[in-house]
Amino acid sequence: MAPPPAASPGADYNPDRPNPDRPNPWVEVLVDCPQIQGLFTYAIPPHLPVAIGDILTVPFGHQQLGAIAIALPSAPPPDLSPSQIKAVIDIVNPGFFPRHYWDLLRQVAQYYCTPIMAVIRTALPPGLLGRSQRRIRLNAPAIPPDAEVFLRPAALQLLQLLRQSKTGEYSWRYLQQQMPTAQRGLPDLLQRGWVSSYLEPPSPPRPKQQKAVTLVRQPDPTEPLTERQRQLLASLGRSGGDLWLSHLLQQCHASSSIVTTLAKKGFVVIQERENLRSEAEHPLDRDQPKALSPHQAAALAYIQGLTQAQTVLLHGVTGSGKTEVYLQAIAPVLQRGQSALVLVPEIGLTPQLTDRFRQRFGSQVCVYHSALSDGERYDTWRQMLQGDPQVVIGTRSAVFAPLPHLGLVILDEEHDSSFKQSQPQPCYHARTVAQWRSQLAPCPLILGSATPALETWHQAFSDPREGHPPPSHYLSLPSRIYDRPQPQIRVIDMRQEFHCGNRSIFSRSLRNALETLRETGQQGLLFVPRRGHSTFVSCRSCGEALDCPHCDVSLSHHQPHGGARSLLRCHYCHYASVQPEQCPHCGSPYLKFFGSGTQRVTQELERHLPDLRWIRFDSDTTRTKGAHRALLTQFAQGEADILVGTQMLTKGIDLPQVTLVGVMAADGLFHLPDFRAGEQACQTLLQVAGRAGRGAEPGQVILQTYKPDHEVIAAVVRQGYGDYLAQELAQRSPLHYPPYSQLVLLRISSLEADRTAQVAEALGQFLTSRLPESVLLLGPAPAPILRVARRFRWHLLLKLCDPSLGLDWFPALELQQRCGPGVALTIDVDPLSLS
DNA sequence: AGCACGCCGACT
DNA sequence: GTCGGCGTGCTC
Ligand SMILES: [Zn+2]
Ligand SMILES: [Zn+2]
Repeated sequence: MAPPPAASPGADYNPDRPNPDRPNPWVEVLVDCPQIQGLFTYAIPPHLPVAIGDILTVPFGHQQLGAIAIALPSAPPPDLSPSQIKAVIDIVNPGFFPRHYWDLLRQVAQYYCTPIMAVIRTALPPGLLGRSQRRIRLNAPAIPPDAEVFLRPAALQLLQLLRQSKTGEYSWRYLQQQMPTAQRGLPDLLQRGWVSSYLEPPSPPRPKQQKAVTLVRQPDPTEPLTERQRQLLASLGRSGGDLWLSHLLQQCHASSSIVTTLAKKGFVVIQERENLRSEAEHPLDRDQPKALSPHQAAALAYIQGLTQAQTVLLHGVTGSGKTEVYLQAIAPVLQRGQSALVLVPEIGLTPQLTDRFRQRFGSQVCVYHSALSDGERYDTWRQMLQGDPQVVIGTRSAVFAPLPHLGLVILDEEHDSSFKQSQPQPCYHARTVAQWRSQLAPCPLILGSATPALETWHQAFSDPREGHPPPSHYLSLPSRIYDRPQPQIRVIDMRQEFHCGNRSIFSRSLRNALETLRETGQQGLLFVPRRGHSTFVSCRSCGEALDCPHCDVSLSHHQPHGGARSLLRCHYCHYASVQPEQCPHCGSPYLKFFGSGTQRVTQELERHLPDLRWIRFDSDTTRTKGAHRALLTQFAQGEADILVGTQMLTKGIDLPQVTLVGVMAADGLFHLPDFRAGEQACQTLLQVAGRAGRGAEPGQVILQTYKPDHEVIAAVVRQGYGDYLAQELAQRSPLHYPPYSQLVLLRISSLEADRTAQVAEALGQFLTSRLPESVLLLGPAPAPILRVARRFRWHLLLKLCDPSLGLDWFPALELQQRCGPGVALTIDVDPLSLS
């Protein structure tokens, strides 16, 4: 490496005539504080090669924040005096982002009415945008023994609090939380020098630096080298001439002094290098591309013929081999030196799936999801930036994976609701963002599902209007692989069963089918639709249910392990408490515990079919980490005959030995107060039915219902999903529901009931004055569950009857400003759920 | 968002 | 008078 150029002592620093070697010494940044609009100018210290797109740490007010370098202006703003300009503290991450990456983020910000900084936050791995922390440290030697005498109460209390700390210090945040009067007590202690205050700088993840050894010269036999040295060089040569120092030493059982000597003699070089290790990969046996059915082959041929941005809807019935099409579509992408992005539902990211990709593509596969540690996520992210051809498999947020040469994007199970973010803004849908990525890259986008979302369907079959939305191409895989039949679906009218004197929750047909299961050694699933899905506790004396103290919902109880007292939990805010001795309303000690739907089913199984072995598979039994997977493995290994579960059963269970699927009461899916209820019910039933008969043995589905005439049931029986969607579309059109309109849900919440309602009202009034003609405002209305996690929630719903209008008129910023402190506003564009 | 500064009522 | 509360405005 060339030595740094020597500074010429005579050269005066002259801002008017910039040094050609160094670009302008100022940088305009966006600070990590979405509330603050606009750019801030900083000086670039000579030792930092700041470039546009870099992630920086800058001083801001009394703290240090993350920031993004946006521009390198030739001069600072004229209204800013040079003394006001502070210097950049550090470069956290050099920003060699792929072309169009910022365009993508801007597009997300604009469409979802979200400050660009909030979008950047979601796109970057967590922790990269750090901020400083103010900490207060005790200065013990300076404090006299009779300190108490001098101090007023607030200061004394603070001092005593600090004395509790093992390290003699606490973060200022923590102190303020512990005692509200901390603010008052601090100046006194600071003045006396008994405590000091300091800024702990942000600590973003750094790539792990490791020593690497590279062979630069082969020794010839005459060279005076020891045996150990020769061995080591030979070993290094066998490994391709390049190894991590630690690996080399381990391999040769040598000490580092040998390597140092070899470096001195000029045989090897030792360098510090980034070690971006992804998770430990056990090598898998490679598999070969499988033979395709004619439909698969046709779909693949179409996809491989694409050279431009193009959305493809791959509508493949359950068991039709979509994954094999994905795999074979990806292979040529990698061969061209490009990368592929595969997005899967949260629950679908199983070892089963990733192994399938690894078997085909080996170490070119990497997984990116929220369960990785911050460090692992950062390493993976950095690795993606390097641009080697690879397959990234991830959940929703992986749609922002910074892959420079993107050749293909796939959304598997594209109808899945986990692709939509609803919590912090931006409330983006990965499918929508993926379409933009596909256009910017440009590259094809495959949306795969057995039950495509109505929006996706509409896009594939509606008249292509002027580019908005981009029409997509429809590909169908209408039959299962190896010509396996679709499961036979039987609808059982439970009213009929009742008339015939069967009061059990199992129809005679289902009961028979369950009994045969034991004889044939096959397995079954029992699906319990969620409706009164969770447990609750109520008082036998006064009838009141035990409620969450922070939410307007009742608490669920969970089966104690080992006879301990029952644990009560809130599903909304994660409040937990031990079951009380008495009713908190009337003091009665007699409490009744109501079981969940799945619990009731397993109880009935015990009673009527005691020989059947079952596993309960619901949010209760899969709560702990890894339980989900463990239960599935148990089931797959035949440790039970039946899996009894809720919604979870519909996702990603691909077990060949399952031949029976029973739906306990489909009706629980219909009457939800949501315009998407029908669509979702149909998707759920088709998906769960599709779990049957995936192996050599044909499957059967027994669908119990009190409404056998319901249109959803009819569609499921006919396997006529497309017809159902056409029908649903016809219904939505006159009502101005999506996709014939665009919805925007404003969620307003705060800790105070009245204030929330007032702000909602005020925002509604303000919006009314700004409403374009084709836009309707509904509300304000309290959320279906008014209070969650101590916050009161109100909604405003905008209905854009002309979806091509867009949201350029929408005054997001002004609304945000009108909320005032303590009131949170979330703007959810295209909400999936209105609750 | 933090964190200053500054203005006002109610307690020593 | 000062203690303690909160509203307003700034951060390169
Ligand atoms: Zn009671
Ligand atoms: Zn709660």
